[in-house]
Amino acid sequence: MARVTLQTIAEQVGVSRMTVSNAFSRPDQLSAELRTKILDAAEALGYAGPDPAARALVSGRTGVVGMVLTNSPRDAFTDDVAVGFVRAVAGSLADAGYSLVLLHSSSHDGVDPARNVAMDGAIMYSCTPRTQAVTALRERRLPIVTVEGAAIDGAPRVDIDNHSGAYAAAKHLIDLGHSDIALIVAMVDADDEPPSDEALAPAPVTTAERLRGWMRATDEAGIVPRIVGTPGRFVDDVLRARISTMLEDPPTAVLAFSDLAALEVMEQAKQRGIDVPGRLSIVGFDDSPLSRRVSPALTTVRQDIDAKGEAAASMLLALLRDESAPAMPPLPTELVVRDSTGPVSPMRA
Amino acid sequence: MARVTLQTIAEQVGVSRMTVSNAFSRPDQLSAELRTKILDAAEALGYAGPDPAARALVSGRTGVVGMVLTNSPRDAFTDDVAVGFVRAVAGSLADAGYSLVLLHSSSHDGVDPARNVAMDGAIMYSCTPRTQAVTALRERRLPIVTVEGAAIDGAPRVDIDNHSGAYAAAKHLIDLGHSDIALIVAMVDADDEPPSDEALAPAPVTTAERLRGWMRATDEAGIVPRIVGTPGRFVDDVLRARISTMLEDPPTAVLAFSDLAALEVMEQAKQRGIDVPGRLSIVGFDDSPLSRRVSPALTTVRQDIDAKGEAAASMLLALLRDESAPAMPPLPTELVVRDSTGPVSPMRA
DNA sequence: CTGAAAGCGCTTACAG
DNA sequence: CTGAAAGCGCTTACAG
Repeated sequence: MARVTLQTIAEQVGVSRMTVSNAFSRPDQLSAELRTKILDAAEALGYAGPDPAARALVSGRTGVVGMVLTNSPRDAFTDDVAVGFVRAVAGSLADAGYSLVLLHSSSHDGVDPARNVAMDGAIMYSCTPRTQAVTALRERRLPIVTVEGAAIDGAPRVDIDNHSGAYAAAKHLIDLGHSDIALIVAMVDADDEPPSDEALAPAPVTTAERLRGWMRATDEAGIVPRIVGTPGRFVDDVLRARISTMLEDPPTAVLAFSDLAALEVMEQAKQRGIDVPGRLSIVGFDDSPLSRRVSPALTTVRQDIDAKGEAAASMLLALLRDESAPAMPPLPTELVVRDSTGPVSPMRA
Repeated sequence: MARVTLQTIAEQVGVSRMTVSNAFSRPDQLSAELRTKILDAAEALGYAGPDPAARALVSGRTGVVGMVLTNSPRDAFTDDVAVGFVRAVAGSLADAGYSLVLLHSSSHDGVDPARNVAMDGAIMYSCTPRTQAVTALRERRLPIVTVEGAAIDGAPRVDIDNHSGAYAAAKHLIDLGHSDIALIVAMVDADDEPPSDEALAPAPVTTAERLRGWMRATDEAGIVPRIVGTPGRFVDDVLRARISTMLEDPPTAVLAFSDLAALEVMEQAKQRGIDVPGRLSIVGFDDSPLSRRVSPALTTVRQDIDAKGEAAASMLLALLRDESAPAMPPLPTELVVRDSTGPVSPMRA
């Protein structure tokens, strides 16, 4: 049986292919009864509606928006914050009739999704600007929105106020009397040496800004913090090992670049019998769902992930409507004090 | 400036459009030097490669696979297990050069992604068969794979052995001496009355199978469990309220349909000062990442979510290669005993 | 309200 | 190794 197309139906009903097309795509262009007749014939023939690929070719619109995640979706989906972001974006896009396609940036057998997948625009989440995916998207001249990555020229950005949040977190510890503070950082291969601004430059904005925020507070207080870092983006074996080393002679407080990193410190501390917050205070970042559930509940810096996702989606949607996306100030962050921080213990003070 | 197409480059280089197409899509069809020359010209003209939509129309392949999630992606992404599944699927597909597009099943303004998005096949996760999305996909005659939903005829399925896992969990409690056991269920609007098999029929396989597994064990032991249910799919206000009512006269043990539901019971028990596991034993389902982190660590039934995702992806990939997908036995589940279960307290025994 | 014309940008056979 | 022919299935103007 040959494939059923608009033409098949047109012949069946005795109208032109155009009219059948209108029946599906522009209902106001024909009488209700003719439309019903056409739709009935289509259903009888097992026609599922206009072919999306053909429609995309001629209309130039696919109804699909891409999302490039840092590394692969596989990595990103181990991170609560990234998941929450994808969730908010997918939800907002769905409300506007768009679907979200997850793009991995590493090419397999020369298959680069950012180059080969049909889409109307894309959101870059925490990407470095020299990614293959970014290059492809730009060459295709697709509208893009950057979130928490380095700036891509011409592309509007959504960002959160990492600096202020980090500053508030560090200030909180300093106000509690802490002066022996370790900073747990990612994407910086440092073990106990504060990275130079130069060393920080290639690190994605998020990491660098959090570190700078912490250090503004410690600088102001005349404190030189310890640095415990990993070149990776997440909690990895390098970081685990360095945290372990750090805990052999523990500081009185720790500021971590994410809640997951903070929880790693908390777990290792537990194993060593180091009381939190009695002997060690810990502050995370992100206010991920986990942070509330662990005990002691984690002091952290909240960001509104839903708002971030909605902002990114609505910016891209504006671009897709050929409007210019409004510039946006960084979304606010807020210190949430829970039970993992306390005054420095008298013994150590 | 007119859009750059294969034709533009062909004229520039002085070859036919076909040869330019081959340079991009079939490198073995022309000499290396000619190919380089063509690619260089393309780059100079700012050509980003063959248009995906046009390519999809003529080749009949898009490189995109759809995923229909129960409700919207928004709902699904609040669930650790669903997220893990999406992660594994996206990863496996990426390895094969495919990208994953998230499809919401509710149509907005008549925009139904399952009908309008160009794709090569789809995975249905925990869907009821009468979903609009399923209908659309079937009418389009796209290859589909069903995961943990009701069977869709002709579509291969991936499933886990919910029944055995649930049975083992219930048996574990019974062996500990429990006889006053509450079953926390979703998609069943029951408050203390065991649902009939008939009432269970429309519930997705997962829920029904877990309930049946538990009840096989309680039946064998001659125990009539309490039923605490919600018509919803997740932990919702109805369920929270019914759990609260249940805890006014608590059973000695609880079996929950998911870890999230188990944690809800645990939290409410904490608030009421009911000791876990001293006074109340709790078993979850799924072995989500959370279950290990809470305290007391949750006894639960483990399923291998990565394996489930990989199985679904490789089945669909086989279908896309026009191979028939091999039938698969349900993936095994395994009881993981941690700290939230213990012997029934003597007071109550 | 309906239709004839033109074409979206590409690839699949096939012939040379 | 290269190219002329045919066409994928649809929609966008436009004319009636």
